[in-house]
Amino acid sequence: MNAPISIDGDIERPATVAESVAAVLREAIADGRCPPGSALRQDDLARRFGFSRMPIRDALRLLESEGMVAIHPTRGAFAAGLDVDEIREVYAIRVLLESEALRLAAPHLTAARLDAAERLLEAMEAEPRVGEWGRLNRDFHLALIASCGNGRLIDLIERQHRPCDRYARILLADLDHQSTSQAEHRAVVAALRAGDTETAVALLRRHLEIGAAMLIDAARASPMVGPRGSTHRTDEDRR
Amino acid sequence: MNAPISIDGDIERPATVAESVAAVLREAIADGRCPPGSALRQDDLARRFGFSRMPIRDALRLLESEGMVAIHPTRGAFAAGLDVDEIREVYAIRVLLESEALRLAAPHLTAARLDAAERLLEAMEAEPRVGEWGRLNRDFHLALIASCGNGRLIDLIERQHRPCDRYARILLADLDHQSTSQAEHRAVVAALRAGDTETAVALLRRHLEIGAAMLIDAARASPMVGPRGSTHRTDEDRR
DNA sequence: GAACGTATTCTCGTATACGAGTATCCGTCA
DNA sequence: TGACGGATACTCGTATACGAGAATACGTTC
Repeated sequence: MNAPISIDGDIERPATVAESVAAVLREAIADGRCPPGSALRQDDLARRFGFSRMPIRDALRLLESEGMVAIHPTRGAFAAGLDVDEIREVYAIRVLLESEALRLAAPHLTAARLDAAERLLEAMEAEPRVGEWGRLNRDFHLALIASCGNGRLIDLIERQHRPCDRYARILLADLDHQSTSQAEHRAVVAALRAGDTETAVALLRRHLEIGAAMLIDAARASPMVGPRGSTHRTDEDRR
Repeated sequence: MNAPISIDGDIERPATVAESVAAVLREAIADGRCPPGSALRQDDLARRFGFSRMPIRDALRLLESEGMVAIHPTRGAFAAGLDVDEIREVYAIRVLLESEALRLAAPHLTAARLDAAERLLEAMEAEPRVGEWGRLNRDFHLALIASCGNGRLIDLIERQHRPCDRYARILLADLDHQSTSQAEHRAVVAALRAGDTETAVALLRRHLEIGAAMLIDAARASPMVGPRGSTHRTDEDRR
């Protein structure tokens, strides 16, 4: 029996059709090409993607567990609705989770890690695509808390980012908010470099609260956002 | 168009085979009849339940999203492993989430609501079945935070209860801890009745920390609990 | 005797097919 | 004209079937 040689390169599993389909659908729902509430017919998607309904079913189940679609037995799957209350709720949860995670991670945030996080910020400023920008934004937030020592907490936070990203992409088509957001990001990093954890936490909290407020404002002005539960048939089905 | 008459009775959806199978499997995994790490073969289960593999697949996907099983593409599904670190992580998250939820809910906790919660405690004391006891325990915790005004937070907390319940059922076959647990529960309710929210939160926190410590102790003594990631083939497959 | 290569078996992923339930549309009646 | 009832079309849930990949066991070679 050999010594346990540690090789870190993650081996990518043989991606199933279901996972590929889920990835495409996830993007489509996230950026609004599948409007909130629109029906996702199984054989419609099957024809479109060129596969049978089985992997599509699997993909829809996957997306359901992520909260991107709602599945009603015998009625089908629908792109998840947008809901002002959800924004409020998700951000309240993010404040809670990310504050604690940052507190736990702060002692382990070396200069090198902070440099890496800051490189993400630079990449964001050079990124015109909203989808990619959102991904980098998420990576930045995760980079700050990666060393919190609680993998499950990280996972939970990652899940909360999904709806935030979706709301941002659908509601904030303009990229104005990105510059103010970036300043807040840098302030957090600066506080962390100074070793002032509680200030960093407070700044992060404020950053999230501002983001939530912006989304809520945008949501009020948007016709797509309905009250809770109303999956409000956009009836733009069968695209 | 009629006035919106509110009828509260929840209509039960036509339960699909997949959901029924998932419910049975969930129980089997939760109470250890499916040992952690054991393989869950699709056509084995299909034969056992008397259905085809399709609804079994759906059920496994459902359980995967709950964290009860781990699915490896082309390799199959396995009952989720037990892991000491996970206990620590889940309880840390529960402390965080339930503390905040209780703070939010406290102003809305009327005497009637507290009475209802206390009735659950009484039911727990009369309940010999561990499975049912766990359900009542969860209901009690949820009853305290039901009025926190953040449905997504409640949902998140509910999800964290699942692994706790599973660990408790597998590791704490004896019911000794229930009496001490009950005393802690009652102390929380008493503080809430007195209107002392912060004391109640502190008591709840302590209650959770004690529970975590008990489980961690039990886990150390158990051969079933492995380090993270080792889904450690129990190879008691093909029962 | 140990390690490698090959063949077999097993399991999963996907495709196709059928039955059941739901939603929709149209005709009838008050 | 509006509402009810029935027939039609549609979609989903489930069953069966096939091909591909992985795990295992065996035989071979050094």
